[in-house]
Amino acid sequence: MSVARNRKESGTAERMLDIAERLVQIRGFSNFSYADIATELGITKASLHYHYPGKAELGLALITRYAERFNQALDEIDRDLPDARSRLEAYVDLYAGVLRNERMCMCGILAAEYQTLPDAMRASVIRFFDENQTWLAKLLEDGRADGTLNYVGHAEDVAQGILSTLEGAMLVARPYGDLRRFDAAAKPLLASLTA
Amino acid sequence: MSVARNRKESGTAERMLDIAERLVQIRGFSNFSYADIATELGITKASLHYHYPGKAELGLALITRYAERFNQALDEIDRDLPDARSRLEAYVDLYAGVLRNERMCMCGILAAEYQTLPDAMRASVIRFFDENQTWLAKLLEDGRADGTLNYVGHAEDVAQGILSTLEGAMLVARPYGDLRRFDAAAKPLLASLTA
DNA sequence: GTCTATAGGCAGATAGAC
DNA sequence: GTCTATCTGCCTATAGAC
Repeated sequence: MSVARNRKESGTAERMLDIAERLVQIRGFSNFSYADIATELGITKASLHYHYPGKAELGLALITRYAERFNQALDEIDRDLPDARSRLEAYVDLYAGVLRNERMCMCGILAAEYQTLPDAMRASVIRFFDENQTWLAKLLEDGRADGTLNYVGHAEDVAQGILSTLEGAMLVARPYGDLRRFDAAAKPLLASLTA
Repeated sequence: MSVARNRKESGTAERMLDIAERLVQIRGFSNFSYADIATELGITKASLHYHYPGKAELGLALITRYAERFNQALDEIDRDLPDARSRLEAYVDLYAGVLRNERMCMCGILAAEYQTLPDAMRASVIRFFDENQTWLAKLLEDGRADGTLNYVGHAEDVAQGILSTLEGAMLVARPYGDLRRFDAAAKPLLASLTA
């Protein structure tokens, strides 16, 4: 695989990830092929195996990059927004943005095909959810402290609920192609957490 | 296909559906094959095509039967339980029961692979969600009337939110193999709707 | 209704030349 | 890094005998 240059090389490996990422989020991991990527990239299937020897390795790289970027986005939210309530709104909007691109959360769609995933990918899907939940739990505690959020019970439990609700809202909204379906789940969720 | 006898013949066609139903709910529609069914049933792949000529027809029959049974369960809930609040609890428990069998809601998992489904199947997935939502919306209105449920806004919107939340709770809970994850989303949902 | 046999396609993957 | 050529395996599906 090509040497990591300072930033934003757009080599073949990176472009493979871009294409595969979109395909996974739209069709699912088992419903796209090396042939799909090759066609779109304008090179042969065989060449792709030079960059990622097998689909399992490609899949792992896909989740890893996705999770990294997601965590970066969470860091930016923490940096840019002052209170827990507005951070939660930004988090919800992160999900809405995925849906606006007519995609599903990568780890949400991988959760659906979890039983057929390579082991390494399974662990990474779980890790993505765990990281989301940890971030949310901290957010909830901050929200209690700064008075912008309100909830009963343990922050970890509420965080689980938020994650599940947003994943489900994406899952169901996408077949309808209707963003308002996402809002129908997200808005009451936000309302129920508002102090 | 065999003539419809009065009830509960368990012919090959029916047993195909039983096996395929479980496989879909665990692996997804594109991740099981006629070979899987044939092995489990002890007959050859070719024989299966006599009952359902193609996978699209099989898939359609799967959703149709699933939705029928689901609607029957909803009728029973309406018949057996007195107030909206207890009916809603029974509805939530219907979903929990699917998860207890280590399965995902069939239409939830099909929603994840929606973009790769045959047209006829797509329409049936949407219909399943619509029927759920209609039933829930009526339930919510009854709950307002009998004083056992409480919510703001339109019943249809809240119904969308409930459906999304439960589907998401199943989706995320299953990789963990942990029913408590489902509860973490379901309990606050019920709490937020309780008068 | 179920069988054998087979077609035809596409999947992921490898060897070796350039 | 990318190519051609090829392999092996699985998939859905069909023809025709029993």
